[in-house]
Amino acid sequence: MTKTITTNIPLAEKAYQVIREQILNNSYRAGEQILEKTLVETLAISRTPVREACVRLEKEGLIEIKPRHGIRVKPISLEDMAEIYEILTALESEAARKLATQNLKAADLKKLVTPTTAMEKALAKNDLEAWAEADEAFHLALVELSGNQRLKQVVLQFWGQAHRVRYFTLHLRDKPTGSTQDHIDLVNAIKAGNSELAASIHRNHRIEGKENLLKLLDKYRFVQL
Amino acid sequence: MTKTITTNIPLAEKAYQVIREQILNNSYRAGEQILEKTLVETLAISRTPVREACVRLEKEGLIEIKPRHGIRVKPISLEDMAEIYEILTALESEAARKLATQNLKAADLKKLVTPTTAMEKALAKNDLEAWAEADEAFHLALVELSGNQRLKQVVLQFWGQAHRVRYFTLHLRDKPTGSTQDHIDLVNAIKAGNSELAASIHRNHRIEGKENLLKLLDKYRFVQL
DNA sequence: CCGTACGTTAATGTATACATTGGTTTATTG
DNA sequence: CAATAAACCAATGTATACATTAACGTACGG
Repeated sequence: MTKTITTNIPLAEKAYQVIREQILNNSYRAGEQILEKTLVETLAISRTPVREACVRLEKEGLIEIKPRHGIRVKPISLEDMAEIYEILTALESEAARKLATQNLKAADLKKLVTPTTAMEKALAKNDLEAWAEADEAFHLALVELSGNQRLKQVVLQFWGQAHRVRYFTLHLRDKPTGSTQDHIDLVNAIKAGNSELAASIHRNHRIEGKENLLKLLDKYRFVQL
Repeated sequence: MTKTITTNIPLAEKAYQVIREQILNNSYRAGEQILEKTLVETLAISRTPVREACVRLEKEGLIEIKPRHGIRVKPISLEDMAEIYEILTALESEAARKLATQNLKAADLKKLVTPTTAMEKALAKNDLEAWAEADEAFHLALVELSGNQRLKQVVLQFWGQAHRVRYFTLHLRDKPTGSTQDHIDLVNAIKAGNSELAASIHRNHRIEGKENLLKLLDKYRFVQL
C-alpha cells in the first residue's frame, strides 16, 4: 500500500524515460555497467517493465545489453561521433533541401528565425547553455518542418546518442560564432527557394561542426565519452 | 517435455526473428491485429520474451503496440513510402559520395560490380526475383562499404519497412531497365573519384525509383499495404 | 423501444517465482 | 604449494501468477 497518486503512464514507459534521462544527463560514466537489480531497486519498478525499457534503450543505441552482466552505457568514440555527424549531415541537408522547394509560411519561417536570433543573443551574453538550447531548437525545427516524421525520429535518435558528448564539449570549444551566420544563410537560401544552396550550406555547416568537434576531442585526448 | 534440441539462442531473440520474418514475408495483412495470446501459442514461447520481441519490432517501425489490442502490423501508405525513400535517398547518396572519396580496393569495387552484372543477367532471363535480390545486394554493398555502421543499420531498418511494398509491386512494375544503367554509372563515378557526381547519380536514381513506385501504387489504387 | 449504467470478462500491465548459466571459490590431490 | 575440478552463488532468461482496465453485454429505468 505505497500507492498515493495514480499516474496513468505505464511503468515500462516511466522506467524508459527515467533511465534515458539519466544517461543523457551524464549520470552514468561512459561504459558503466549497471545491474538490473540496481535499476529495479533504484526505480522501485519490477523487472519486467525495467527489462522492456532496456530493450528500447538498446534499440535506440544508448545502451548495450550484456547477456549476463546487466546493461552497459554505450561509450561514444571519435569514430562514433564521425558516424553520427555523417548521418545528421545527410538527413538535415535533405530536410533543408526539401524546405527550400516548399513555400514556407511566415509562421514556419519564424520557427527557424527565432532560434537563430536566440543564438545571437545567447552568444552576446556568453550564455553557452542558452546557445546550445537555441541551436538544438533550430535543428529540431528544421527536421520538423520537413514533414518527414521518420527523418525527424532518426535525427532525434542520433542527436540523443551524441548528447553526452555535446554536454562535455560545450564549455571546451571556442565560441561558436560561425554557426549563427550559417543558420542565417540557410534561412535566406530557403526563403529564396534555392534548394541546392540550402543543402550545401547545411552540409558545410555540419561538416565544419564535425571537424571542430573531432579536433576538440583529439586535443583533449578524449578517446571515448 | 517437448524439448529435444537445445538451441543456444535466447527465446526473446527467436521470437523476434520469427515474427519479423513473418511480417516481411507478408504472412500478415497490413493493419492486421494480433493478440499476444496468439503469438504466445503459435510460437510456444511465454509472454515475457514475446513481449520483448514486440518492443523491439515496434522500435523498428514494423508494428504498433496497441495498449489493449495486441500488436498491429503497421500499414505502409504512399506517404510512408515517400518518407522512407527520402531517407534512403539521403543516406545512400551520402554513402556514394563517401565511397568516391576513398580509393576502393578492387575487391571492394567488385562487391558493387557483381550485383550489377547479376541484375543484367536476371533481366535478360526475365527473372524478377533474382533481379530484386541482386538490386538489394547492390544497395547493401553500397552502405556496407561506406564503413558507417549506423548508416547501414538505418538503411536496413527502412529497407525492412518498405520490404512488404516492394514484394507486392515487383511484378506490377515495368521492367526496371534504367536501374541497371544507373548502377553502372555510379560505379564509374566512384572509380573516377567524382564524389559529387556519385552522389547526384544515386540521388536521381532513388528519386526516379520513388516516383515510379508512387505512380504504380497510385495506378493500382493502393492506399496502403 | 432506446439509452444509460453497472457488472462481467478478456486482454494487457506488472510482479514474482522458477530455471539456467557463467563465474568464483573452495577443496582435494599431485 | 599449485593446479584442477566440483560445487555454490549470483545474475539473468523464462514462465506464470496476480492486478488493472477497457470493452462488451445485459438489465433496468425512462
